[in-house]
Amino acid sequence: MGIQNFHLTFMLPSINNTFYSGAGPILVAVDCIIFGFDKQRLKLLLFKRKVEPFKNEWSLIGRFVKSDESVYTAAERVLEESTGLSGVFMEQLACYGAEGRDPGGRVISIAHYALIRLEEQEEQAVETYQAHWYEVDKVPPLILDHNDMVADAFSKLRRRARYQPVGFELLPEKFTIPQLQTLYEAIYQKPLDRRNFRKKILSMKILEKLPEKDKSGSRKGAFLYRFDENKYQELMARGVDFEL
Amino acid sequence: MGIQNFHLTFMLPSINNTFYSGAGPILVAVDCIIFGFDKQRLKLLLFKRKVEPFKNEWSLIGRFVKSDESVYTAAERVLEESTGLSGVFMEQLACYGAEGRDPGGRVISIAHYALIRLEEQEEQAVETYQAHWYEVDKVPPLILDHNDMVADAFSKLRRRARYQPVGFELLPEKFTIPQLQTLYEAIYQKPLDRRNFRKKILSMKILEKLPEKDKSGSRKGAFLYRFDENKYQELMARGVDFEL
DNA sequence: TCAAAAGTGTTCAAGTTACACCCATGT
DNA sequence: ACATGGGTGTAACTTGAACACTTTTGA
Repeated sequence: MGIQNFHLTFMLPSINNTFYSGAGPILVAVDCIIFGFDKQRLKLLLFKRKVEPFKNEWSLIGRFVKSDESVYTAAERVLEESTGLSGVFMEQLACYGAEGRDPGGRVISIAHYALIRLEEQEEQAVETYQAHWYEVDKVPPLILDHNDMVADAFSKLRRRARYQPVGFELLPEKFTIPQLQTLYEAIYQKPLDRRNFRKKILSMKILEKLPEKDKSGSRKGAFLYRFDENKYQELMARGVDFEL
Repeated sequence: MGIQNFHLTFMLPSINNTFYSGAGPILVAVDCIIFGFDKQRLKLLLFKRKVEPFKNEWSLIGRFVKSDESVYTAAERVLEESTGLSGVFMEQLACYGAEGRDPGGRVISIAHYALIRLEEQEEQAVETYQAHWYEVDKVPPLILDHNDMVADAFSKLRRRARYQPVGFELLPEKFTIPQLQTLYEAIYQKPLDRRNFRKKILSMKILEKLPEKDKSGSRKGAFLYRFDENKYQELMARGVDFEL
């Protein structure tokens, strides 16, 4: 994250061995790469900074970690404060700790990525506070090393999708197989064969077919499915080969 | 890492918005999970703490990050200070940032794992300064959350071995195919078929056969091989399916 | 001559890829 | 009636898994 003008005084009294010399002052921040899928495209939530420096530039959302909260809690807080969402899937990506990464001061950032289900109303809602959902392949230049974070998060998502199902986190409860395929095509950034995709995903037996159709995508309509949560969790834990 | 008795005074003058409230004081440390392979077994370098608290208990090696060095540099420094080695493969594992993880204070640690070639003399050398090479499946209880770090590092190494070759980092320049197989068996913790292993690894064409034999492992002796660095780098970059 | 590890090929099963036609529906 | 996307099966190929015997050499 970027820093405003700030000054620190950092004192370490009673330092009596080399163990602590030079420790701090380093500020610890979290930044969130928020992925969303709107049944069509994989998107990323970006924010227009309201404060200097970098005012009006695009960036990820972040905050400083408080000394009485865990890093993970801080990331949850960021997510909640910026989107109102809680309880969503989130995982640590990496720590960005280069010395000169933030010209405003010595700040390291623990980047986290989150996967959320994107409903139409939410997609509009965020616009009101200087945020925008960008398609993953149309991300504008961001401040600091945020473009690196985005690239790393996307590549981690791609790798993760190979050995653990990710659909549950990004899709609404009920979805069609073509929608699921569109999601994977967005993640892998390549077209997949309809018949093979269906065969593979059904062979995992994590989908429950519902007696309803979603007709928003075609005249004929596509059957809705739901994840079988137990089997899904089992696959998540075990780790599956989901090479496509 | 663990902390001795310490007190901090942390002042943030001219805080004029919520952006900085509660920021710090958090100390940033790095800990290193150091893997070594001695042609037989995969080992982990552990240290007996010389200072309170946790004096004489086993732990990973770590240090605080200085404010004028990058996190990665700090990890390199730790490695160099504790083993004398530099230029070895090292990669960030994760940030451990739970609030109460270190009873001595608010410290987060960016864990890194390193892979090094283990020569016999080194294996002895470290003993002199309260360190010991433990086999990966015989790691003793460690301080703080260090056992978690070890488990996570080992699991990351296993996953990494599936899509990027790791042998180059852990083996001496010249090695035999049975040695390489032993390494993979140690990583995956399961026996592999000799014929299939040889077939697969040779089909990648990253090995160069030398006209020498290593007779240390058998009467007959096994041919020595060397990695073709160019092709190896190419595979590292591209990422290969090295499922075994 | 024998013990111990190195080296080598083939068969079978499973999984992945490629590919084309009919179906249901709203307009 | 037609345009649009949904749904299905099969054949060729590739890949991974299983498996046993011969070779070399030092003691």
